[in-house]
Amino acid sequence: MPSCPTPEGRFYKAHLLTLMGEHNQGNMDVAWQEILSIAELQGLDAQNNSPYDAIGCGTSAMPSSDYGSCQFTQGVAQSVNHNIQVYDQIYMDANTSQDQHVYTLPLASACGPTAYTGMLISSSINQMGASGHYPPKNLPLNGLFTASTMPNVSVSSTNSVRQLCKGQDEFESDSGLSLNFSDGESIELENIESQRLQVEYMEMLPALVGQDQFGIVQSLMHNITDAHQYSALQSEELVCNRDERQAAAMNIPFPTERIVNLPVEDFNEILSNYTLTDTQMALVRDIRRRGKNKVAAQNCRKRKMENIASLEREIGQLQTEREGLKREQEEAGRVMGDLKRKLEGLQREVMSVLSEKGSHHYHLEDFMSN
DNA sequence: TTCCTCTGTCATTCC
DNA sequence: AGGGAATGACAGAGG
Repeated sequence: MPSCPTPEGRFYKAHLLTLMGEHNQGNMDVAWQEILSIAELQGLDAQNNSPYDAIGCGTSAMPSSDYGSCQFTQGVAQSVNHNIQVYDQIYMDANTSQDQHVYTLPLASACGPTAYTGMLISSSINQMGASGHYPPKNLPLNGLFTASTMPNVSVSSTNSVRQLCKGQDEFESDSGLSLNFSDGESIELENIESQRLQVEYMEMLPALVGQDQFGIVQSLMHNITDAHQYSALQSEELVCNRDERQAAAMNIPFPTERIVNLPVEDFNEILSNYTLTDTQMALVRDIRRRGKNKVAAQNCRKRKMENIASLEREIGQLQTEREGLKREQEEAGRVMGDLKRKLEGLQREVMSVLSEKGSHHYHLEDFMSN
């Protein structure tokens, strides 16, 4: 029986198994051991110190018998920062790209609803360059993968989004759209495209695994793992939301991020560059409106919370001030009482003196009648 | 199961 | 007039 793999190792395997299908189990184990050895050489083992079971993606495809009763835990917590950095960098890369196409790995369908955005994965691939072959024909045996030797797994933006968005439906909360859009059709398209891309990827992976002397595939899978882990932590911000799915299904030729964030002039300019149907146009405008409103709602709530906090601070200040004024009032009352008592004493003293010097008995009222 | 919180969305108003 | 911001109200998801 093979030794118990590291958590990350299991993760990679789960991904690979999912990608390649269980039919290839035998070959997969060989490839798996190679990847595992690379991971160990590079000291990439994660510590089993987190209870996080991140393998919502792929667990079902992972045979449990291979590794006996190994506890399956993930050292995810400590890699979160790294994950975020990876994501941020890659997301920025993807966003700054002028290319209209989004390059992605067709992984999302295998990874299910929590699979992360094409951007991360795509960037990993994008940086590898493009040869247009699976696997690359001129792959060097002793050299690093270069821009000219790495496989091109690029697909159109529409395909990518469609692929990546598969399986998200059950995670959407939605109260309706002004368009009468049928998700059923898009899901069907997604399934077909998903299967096609998965076949392509299955063809590509064995070659990569077999010649991965420098851990490129492992690194790639690490990024995929990062993406998945990050997505699990970012479930509130699933990039493949309803709008992206619908945009993909309706063949909207630019990303929703642009639809929402571009200034009006640029947005209109982009629209003028494409010939869109009325339905497409309505969807694009809906997406933009919703995107804007979503941000506005977030800002509004933030402001509201800040206002509440500010008012609570003000209440605290006013209560403090009130307490101070109350104390001042009490002190003033005491001073007033003292003065009153002193005055009465003085008055009695004056009356007494006057009475002693004359035969007439003076009373205080005699002097206060006016 | 119920309640609460968070988030996205819609409708509306205002600028 | 059109676009966007602001905000109340509602619904769904999840803890």
